[in-house]
Amino acid sequence: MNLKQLSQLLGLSQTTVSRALNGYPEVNEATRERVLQAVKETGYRPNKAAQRLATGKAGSIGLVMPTAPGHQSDVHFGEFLAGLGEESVRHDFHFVIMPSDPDDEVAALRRLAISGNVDALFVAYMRGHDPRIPMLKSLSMPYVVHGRSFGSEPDYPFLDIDNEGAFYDATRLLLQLGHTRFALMNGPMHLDFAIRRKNGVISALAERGLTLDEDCMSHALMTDEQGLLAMERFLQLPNRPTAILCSSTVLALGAIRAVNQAGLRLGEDISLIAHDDVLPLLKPESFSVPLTTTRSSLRAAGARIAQRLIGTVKQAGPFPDQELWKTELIVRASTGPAPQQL
Amino acid sequence: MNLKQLSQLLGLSQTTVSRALNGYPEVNEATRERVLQAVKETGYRPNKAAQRLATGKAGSIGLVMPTAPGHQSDVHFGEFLAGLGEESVRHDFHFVIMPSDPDDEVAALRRLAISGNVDALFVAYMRGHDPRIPMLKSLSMPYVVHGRSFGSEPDYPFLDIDNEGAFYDATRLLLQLGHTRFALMNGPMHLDFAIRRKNGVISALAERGLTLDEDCMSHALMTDEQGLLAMERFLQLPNRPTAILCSSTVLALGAIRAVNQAGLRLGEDISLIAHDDVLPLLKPESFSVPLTTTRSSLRAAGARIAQRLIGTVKQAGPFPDQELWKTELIVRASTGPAPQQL
DNA sequence: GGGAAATTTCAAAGCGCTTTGACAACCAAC
DNA sequence: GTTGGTTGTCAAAGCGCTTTGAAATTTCCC
Repeated sequence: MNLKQLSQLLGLSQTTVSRALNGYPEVNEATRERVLQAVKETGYRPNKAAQRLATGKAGSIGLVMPTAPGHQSDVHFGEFLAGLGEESVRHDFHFVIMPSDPDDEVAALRRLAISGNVDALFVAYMRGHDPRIPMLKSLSMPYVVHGRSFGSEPDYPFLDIDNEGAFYDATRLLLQLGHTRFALMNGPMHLDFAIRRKNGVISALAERGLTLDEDCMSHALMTDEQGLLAMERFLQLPNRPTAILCSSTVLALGAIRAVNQAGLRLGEDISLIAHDDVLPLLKPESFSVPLTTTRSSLRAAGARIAQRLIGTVKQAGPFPDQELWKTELIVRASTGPAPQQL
Repeated sequence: MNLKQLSQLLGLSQTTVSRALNGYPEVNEATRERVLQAVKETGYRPNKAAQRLATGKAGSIGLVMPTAPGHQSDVHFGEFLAGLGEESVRHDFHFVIMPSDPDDEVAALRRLAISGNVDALFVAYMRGHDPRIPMLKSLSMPYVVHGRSFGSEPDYPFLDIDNEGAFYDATRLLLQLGHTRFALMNGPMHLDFAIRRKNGVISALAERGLTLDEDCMSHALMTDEQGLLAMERFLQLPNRPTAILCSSTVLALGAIRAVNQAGLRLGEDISLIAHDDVLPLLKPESFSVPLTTTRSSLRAAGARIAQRLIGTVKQAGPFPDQELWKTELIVRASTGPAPQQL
């Protein structure tokens, strides 16, 4: 069933039917009723491709999903998607997800943009000096960046959390508890959030004249295995750290396993603060020793970005171009005073 | 840049350029080279919406993502998506994800199908007597069902794991270890896999003249909280079960917390077998007591379904219509002989 | 050199929708 | 009875691509 058939059925022109459906005022209410009734009976749905071709609007948000055979799927991605979905469902928007090798994201994003399949782009997994920024600017399509790109002028629309502030605050807390030997378990070094978190730690330490040893930093994929490995390394250091900052509760999961296996007690021998993206599976309060965390909901960020993107596409009022969300620092049992010097 | 402009630039007709790009034989190799070169220089990409309108092919797979504000996002979904992605990226396919309230999936699926946005559908979260099956049959669009629909004639294309067999085998193992008091921690009762798993347990028990008490069954969302709650209930039963079958490692996570909190030892006081979807975050071997599991990779299933769907759309050879994957039963430390009767 | 066959290119139609600009039809007002 | 303003409807153009059927060009063989 298409417009032509429907309009013939009704003895109306395509124009009138189209207008009736799209809420234009210049159509008789009685006629509109008839049309709506016929739509109900026939189950007619406009062909999206045609609609898109005619209007240029697609009703969809595009994003790139990094994936590759063997590439471990990322829990954070799923959670973020849930946030996008939660908002999109309210506006009858959907997503187009372009899977892409993680090293090919620029090209994938460009393909997606010029495919005409989407009205707006969402971009994540930002890197330092990210090449996608200039690319996006050259496109004339709305986009919102989740995160920022360290080293690029922040003159693009983004939503980020205050990564530096979060880790600065977390470090300060540990300093106040008397810790002096720190380690940072971070995400991959090229990613923006990792850079900023590291800076936060370093600047808090610097205020006390402390530095972060190269040995006491790990940059790795945010999986529990990597957390385990990194912590094992830290624990074998001659003068092992007592305070650990951890970029994700996923890493913390492995890290804590290592702590337990070494026969140490979390919150006593080792204090640990992790960043909590509010993943449904990893509630910090459910850990055997509840985790002190910096918290910011990834899902909420997803929903907000969807809101901004959809709003922009629908031209529903102006949105702030740049948002920086504060994180909460929530103290639980995994942090305690530094153990007495032996 | 569109086809018209490009062809003018080259001094060729749109037809020739289009043919050159789509690999038709009736175009001079030299001409094709020129066209390809120009494409490279101009960065021309065909407008997908137009292509779709003209060909009816979209190069995309559609799926419905259940979501709602407050609806906990499902790790399993993300993992499955990763599998789809892994395969799709190889064929330059992408997905269209339609978020939908979990109670509105039939309608969402129908909208997606007739939107003209997708070539094929993937359908999951199957229920008993699922109304989507007849709907899909009436559509003339390829689809593959992940799972099956208990109560419907299995005459539709699906990929499922042998849920009944898996839980039958797992139950048998526990029976052989001498257990007589069983409990089943299952997913929501209306879902197909939950029905089949329950049947597997019941029929294995029946062979020994045992039954599964209503008290010893829980049907709930597969979250760790629910696992915790269910296990707490089981442990308070007057004659508490010693053998637990668990539909997901996510549930097991909570269940084990409850076991620990009760001061019981997993693998001694309580034996537990969980179904393992091979989620990146929940490796059964990483649990403090490694988990005995029935295993089947969700991601692999996703990849396979993508393969079948894409193959069908591209008409690349026939695929089996129905696949039933066996699960592996992997014995680790969470199962042991039944404790002596007190 | 002429005619048939093969090769290469083209103009135009069509995919299903929206939107522009024009046109009836009706009523009110002068 | 003309003008003027609504109101409701329509035919036709256009979005950017593919594909059909025909035309132009080249190649081949006798």
